[in-house]
Amino acid sequence: MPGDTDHLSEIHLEIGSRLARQDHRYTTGRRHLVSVLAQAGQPMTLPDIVTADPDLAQSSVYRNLDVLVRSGVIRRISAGGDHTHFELAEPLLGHHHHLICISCGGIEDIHLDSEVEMLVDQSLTDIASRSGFTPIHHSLDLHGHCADC
Amino acid sequence: MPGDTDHLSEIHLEIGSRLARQDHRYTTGRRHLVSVLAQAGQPMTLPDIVTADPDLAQSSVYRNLDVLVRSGVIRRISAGGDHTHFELAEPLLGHHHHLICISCGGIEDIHLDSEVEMLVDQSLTDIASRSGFTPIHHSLDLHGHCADC
DNA sequence: CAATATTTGGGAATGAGTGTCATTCGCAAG
DNA sequence: CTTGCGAATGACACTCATTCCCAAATATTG
Repeated sequence: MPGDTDHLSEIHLEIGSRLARQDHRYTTGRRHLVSVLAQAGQPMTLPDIVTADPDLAQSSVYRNLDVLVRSGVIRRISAGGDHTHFELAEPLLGHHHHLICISCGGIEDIHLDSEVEMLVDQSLTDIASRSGFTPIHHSLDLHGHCADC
Repeated sequence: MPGDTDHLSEIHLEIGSRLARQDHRYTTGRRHLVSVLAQAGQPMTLPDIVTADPDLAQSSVYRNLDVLVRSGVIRRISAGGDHTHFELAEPLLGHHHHLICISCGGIEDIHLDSEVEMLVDQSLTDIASRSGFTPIHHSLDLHGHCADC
């Protein structure tokens, strides 16, 4: 797959500058964590992550996930299973939604027609303003059974 | 508010028959649990529930929430805060979505235009069938800050 | 290189949620 | 209305995902 390496280094550059802006260091461990998430291409749990790169220490991964979530670089997904899922944030991955399997807990990314997307966003914005609610982002998940379950 | 008592007893009747169909009993404790959720009119956490009715025992509430979720009477909502939220399931409450406050963890119910709702549902169904995914229900949440935060 | 601040990682601590089990309850048959 | 029995209860022990702690290691600044 040509271009992949470039894409990954773009991501690293972008994340590095975001972290620098907030006085955080983009260390080797954080870089590896981001690489694992970027290469997986789908949301991962903590066990997924340390399995993919066993050099990563559990406590550091949890701590770094937290730092990166706070920095807007990683997104936390609570799907109801035992473990929380994490993926690169939307500025890096583009806006999308999820298919969540209620049997195996797996999560897959999906994309909606931009037409439908805009309608939804508009509706939600209207509703929010009526309640004095300040929207930050929305999530739309389809729960069911994946092809393997 | 005229009609409320009737609405509550309708709910109890409906739940009673659903439980009976699955060889479960609609005991006093379960009835109280359902009453608390019905009267709150918004998703509640376990502490919310036992605070609202201190006669309810924590372990029994957890166990009964599980039974009622399995019976399709209560819906479990994982919003990312410390505690899971619960509310009456959609057959009883009607289809709706949520405003989730990322400061205080509070959740409020909202309703989308049925037009938008159908479009979303159609899109999701299409996407799901393309992946061999069997849809059960979707969730659409708007995350942000509520009026009080 | 020295001084300073951030990060690391192993293990202990926390706490939401689940399991256990003796007691109690609810229902149905007599 | 009693009795019998499987389901439900509740106090408490336990599990395990996640967070906390802190001494050692590493990065940045002067």
